[in-house]
Amino acid sequence: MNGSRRSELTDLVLEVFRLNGRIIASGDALVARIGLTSARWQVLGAVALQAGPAPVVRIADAMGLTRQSVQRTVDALAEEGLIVFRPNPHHQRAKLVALTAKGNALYRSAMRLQKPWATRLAAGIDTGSLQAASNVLRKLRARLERAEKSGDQP
Amino acid sequence: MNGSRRSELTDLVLEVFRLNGRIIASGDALVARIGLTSARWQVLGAVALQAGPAPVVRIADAMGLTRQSVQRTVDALAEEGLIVFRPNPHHQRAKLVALTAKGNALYRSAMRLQKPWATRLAAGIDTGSLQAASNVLRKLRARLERAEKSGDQP
DNA sequence: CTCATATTGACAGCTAGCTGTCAATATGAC
DNA sequence: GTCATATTGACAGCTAGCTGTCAATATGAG
Repeated sequence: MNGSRRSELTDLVLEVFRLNGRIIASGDALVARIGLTSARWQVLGAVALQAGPAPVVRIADAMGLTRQSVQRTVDALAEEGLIVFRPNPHHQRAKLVALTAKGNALYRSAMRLQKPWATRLAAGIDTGSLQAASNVLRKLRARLERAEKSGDQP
Repeated sequence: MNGSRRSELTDLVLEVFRLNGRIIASGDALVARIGLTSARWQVLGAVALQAGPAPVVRIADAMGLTRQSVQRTVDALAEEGLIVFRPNPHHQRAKLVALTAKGNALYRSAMRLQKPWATRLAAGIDTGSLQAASNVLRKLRARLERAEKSGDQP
């Protein structure tokens, strides 16, 4: 029946909300000692994983956030000397964002903290289950994004 | 190997962040026409699903949020006449929160909107996959909550 | 009964999402 | 080359999480 699938989806949605909150709280606690927050850590990571220096819009797209919210975080990171704006040969206003040595070092520190955290968290859960869960979430997200672009309604 | 499980977990975590954002955006769009937001809808739902009138702390626990953030939403809902505070026979300050007729009607409207949304979103995804995904997320959340209570580190 | 402790709500203030509007710059059609 | 359109950043302001502190009330040990 269809109602059962619907209620399973509702369960999943509520679980996504709760886990999202717990991960952010746990991440904040994990990197607080090195002066980071989950949000800044994520942006630092998104910058680090770009092929090269990238404009804010590209980083926001990679993270699935709006350019304005990423811009705010990026500005804060720049004030702390973790990233720098470099001139963009193709666009005068859209400066490129790159990690400083300090930013890169801090990001690597965060990764070192994350390693045992992730290992313990995933302990005993088989890779296939993790992958399968990711795939379900990705599929749902793709549908929501597709719906968003057209006339809403997934 | 262990690094593979760790990277699967990282994928899953990033997917949780992205999907969480998409669901909230989609939910906001869905219930905007009846004057609700995702957050208020959720609180309304949590109140509706309690066995009877409940204090704010109980609702917050059910949602996995802090009492203060739920309190703020509850106060806003009370101002709009969607919920009322009733005296608590066991506690003078901790008033009980209950839906008004208007609040109940609005919640039922939201559920009617959600039904086709959920059906379309879950279409073609088998119940087992949804359930399995929920179980993985629940397990991860339980570990994080357990870690939070003791000396951190999941 | 009394007093230390826990629970709860009120209030203030922070972070990090979001939207909307405007100006500057690129881009593409012609 | 010019001009309409799209992209980008800046700025302002909103929502909804969070923490911290204080006062009021319950609760339990003695």
